[in-house]
Amino acid sequence: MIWTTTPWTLPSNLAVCVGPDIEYVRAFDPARNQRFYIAKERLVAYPGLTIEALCLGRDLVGRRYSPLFPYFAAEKQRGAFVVVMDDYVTTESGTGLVHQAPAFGEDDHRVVKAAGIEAMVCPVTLEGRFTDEVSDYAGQHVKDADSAIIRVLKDRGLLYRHDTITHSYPFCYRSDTPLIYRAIPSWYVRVSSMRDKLINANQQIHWVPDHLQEGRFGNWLENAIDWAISRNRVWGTPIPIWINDVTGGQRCIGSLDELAALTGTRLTDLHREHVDPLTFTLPGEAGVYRRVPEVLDCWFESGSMPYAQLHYPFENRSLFEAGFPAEFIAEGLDQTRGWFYTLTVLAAALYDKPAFRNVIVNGMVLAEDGKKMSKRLRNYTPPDELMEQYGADALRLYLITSGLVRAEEQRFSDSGVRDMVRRVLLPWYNAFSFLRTYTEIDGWKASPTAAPATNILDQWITSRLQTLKSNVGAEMAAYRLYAVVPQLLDFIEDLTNGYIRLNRPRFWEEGLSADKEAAYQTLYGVLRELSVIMAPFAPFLSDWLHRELGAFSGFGDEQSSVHLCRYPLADGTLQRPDLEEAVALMQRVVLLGRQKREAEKINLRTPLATLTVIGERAARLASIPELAEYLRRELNVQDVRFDTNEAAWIELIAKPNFPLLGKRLGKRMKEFQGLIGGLSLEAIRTLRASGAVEVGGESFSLVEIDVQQRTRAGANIISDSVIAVDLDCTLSDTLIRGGYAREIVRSIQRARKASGLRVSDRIRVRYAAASALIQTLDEHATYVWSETLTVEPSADPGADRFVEDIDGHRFAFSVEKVA
RNA sequence: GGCUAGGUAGCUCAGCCGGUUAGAGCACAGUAUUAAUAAUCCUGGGGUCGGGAGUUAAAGUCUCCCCCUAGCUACCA
Repeated sequence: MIWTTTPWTLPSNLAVCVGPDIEYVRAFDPARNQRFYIAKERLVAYPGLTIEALCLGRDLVGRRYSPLFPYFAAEKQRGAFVVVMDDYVTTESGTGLVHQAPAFGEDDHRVVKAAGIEAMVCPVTLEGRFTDEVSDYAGQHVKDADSAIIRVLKDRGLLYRHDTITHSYPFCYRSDTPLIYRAIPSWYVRVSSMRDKLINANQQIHWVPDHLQEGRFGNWLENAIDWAISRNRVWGTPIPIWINDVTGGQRCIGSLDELAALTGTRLTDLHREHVDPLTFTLPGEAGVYRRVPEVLDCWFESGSMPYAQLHYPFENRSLFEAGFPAEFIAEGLDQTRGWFYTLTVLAAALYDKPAFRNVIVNGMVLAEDGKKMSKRLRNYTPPDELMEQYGADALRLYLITSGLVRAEEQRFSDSGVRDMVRRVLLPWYNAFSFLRTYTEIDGWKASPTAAPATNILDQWITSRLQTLKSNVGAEMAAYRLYAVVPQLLDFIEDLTNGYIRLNRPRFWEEGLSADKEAAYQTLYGVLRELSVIMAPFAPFLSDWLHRELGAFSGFGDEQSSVHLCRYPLADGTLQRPDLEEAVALMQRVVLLGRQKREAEKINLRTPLATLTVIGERAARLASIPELAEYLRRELNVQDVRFDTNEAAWIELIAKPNFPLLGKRLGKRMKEFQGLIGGLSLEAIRTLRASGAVEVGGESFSLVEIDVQQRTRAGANIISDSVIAVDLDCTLSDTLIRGGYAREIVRSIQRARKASGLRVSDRIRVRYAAASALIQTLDEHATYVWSETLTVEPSADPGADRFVEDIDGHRFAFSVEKVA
């Protein structure tokens, strides 16, 4: 007794399959007076049966039976209607005896072939209708015939039980109509015989991310099956195989020449309608050669790309050989079984090589709601709108900064794209805009042979640029695109909020001094080179900036496009790690100073007397004396001091370097964590001085113990884990008036701007000021009037165009341009 | 069902060959600064690192089980 969910396959039944080691019983159903075999374990589903005999599946093999339907009774001559066995039979459902229709199931086909049965019937058309062979249902759709078949079996007493079960069935995703499994003759590439070549080729590919090599792709290759390479459809590349209609001889045609030689017709168009009519005969052989009707699987063409794009081997032999395998490709994760695979199959089969050396696998882009992007749901902003609003550069930067470039999926967010405009493109553009504003005033042109920088910040940003090139180069060489943009962000931050901010006075200076020229030259050089570095990541803005900057130079050796430039390499001789470290320390000190001011509620315009940088690392900052001036200005202090004698201010804390010592000490780690944490100041000093210290019978080096610092309780200083500062926040009248002076300057500058004056316009200021401010103006006259480009200041009790309140003191004034 | 990845702040994500107090940006709140200004700085609140068990002197990080998401794949008469 067999069980099926597809009654329409029953007319095509050719065998019954049992499990060799499954126990079967010969059962008798007294109610129906019927006798049949059934798996013992399935008896639970069929109560009321009497067991007459027991046997194993293998004992049943070879038994013959009469087919349910007469249509293919003749197939008995070719071995049909016999019991076969296979391990795929289970006893989880059904009867343990499986109906075999080899045209409508992969397992059925395999099992029947393996049993040596030659019979093969497929009485269903490609449209899913029965052929004339099944005379009773000819022309009927198979699914429509199900009920008629069931009725016939019932009438003939051959139906034991009829149930309705629901199970999933494949549907066409386009037409939403049910699909059936049906055998069709196909052409195969015997990939299974060259697995070793595929695996060997894969060993030579650098995957990003690397887990794909052994993981998803590696597993796929290990289990590679033969490639069904033909398709039965109208459009596609004709498979170039001709078969003799009498002798069955086969010829695979390898070129137009070969085809012309055989057929006498030279084609220029290889579409089917031109190829299919061509036939040929061979001397001494009966019959006509005609092309097979199938076309190629389109994935065959994707895999042929390296050869087809160059029309190799018919042309471009040397070009092909020079470029194969390709250095680099990139595609989506879903191509593991698509393009990556077909490229590898063809390259391994043809040349025993991979088709590409490096591959970046992109993850799938999801909509912001975490679902797949869907045209129907419109759960995304159309790309053209996005590019219109933020630009293609911003989109590109956003995409390559994400996990997408290492096969991770990403929820796409428009705000992430906007963020790239804000954090990368705008500051970068603003830096250029800043340079242009000032160089235009001075009519400055870049020089092709700039002298080495002498200014310390020029040297610093130049060094930072080399470090950037070196880091970007390393990440690019390893195809880690996602690690590049963070480096660019850091650099742009240093350029705009470090270099330009600290150098503004040099650019504001009047006239064109050597120092100002050096500043221009440095900023110009950095921006110029940055535009080349950025070219692969922000191709449009970098090209635009490169052209704009090219126009600044007085010399004419410029490439017409940034994309034709050589990619810049780091110049190690310009790198100064000591300087980069010192500036990084300075930036920390500035942050700490601002925090202190904020805590004390003293704004930055009020000068303070003394800043003291404390700690051993203060020496590294002090070693570059020029930086003190920047500190003085950034924190508006009159004096900057360094004190490496930190004991009075801070306490040192020794902490074990866990990753290092954990390996060395193992279980004793906890014990030593306490010992090291409790080290005396003397011991820490010893460690710093001699490079080693002994604790608990073990000697530790400076790298094994990390010395950090913490503000000593009661000390009025502020610190992070690296450096500490003392900012003297005592205010005097003098200091307060110094603050007023800056407030006055600020007020006048705002008024200049509000009046629409140019940066370089000279002005006349009339003012009416409270007495405290009068004193300020007396003391700080030079500063206030020169800073605001005021050539004619005068007291005027009636002035009231602008009125400001400075710490409770009235300052009223007017500004006008001097003709 | 199988394989391969992923699940960390309200959101998007870093961190993970085990390591100190888990970070960034956005958003929110509060400051500061400003002749690059529709720019920028700083501070703050905010986390059961999907859940559970285990290994370890130490787990977001390693192991096992489970849940969820995605890609690929196989789909049982």
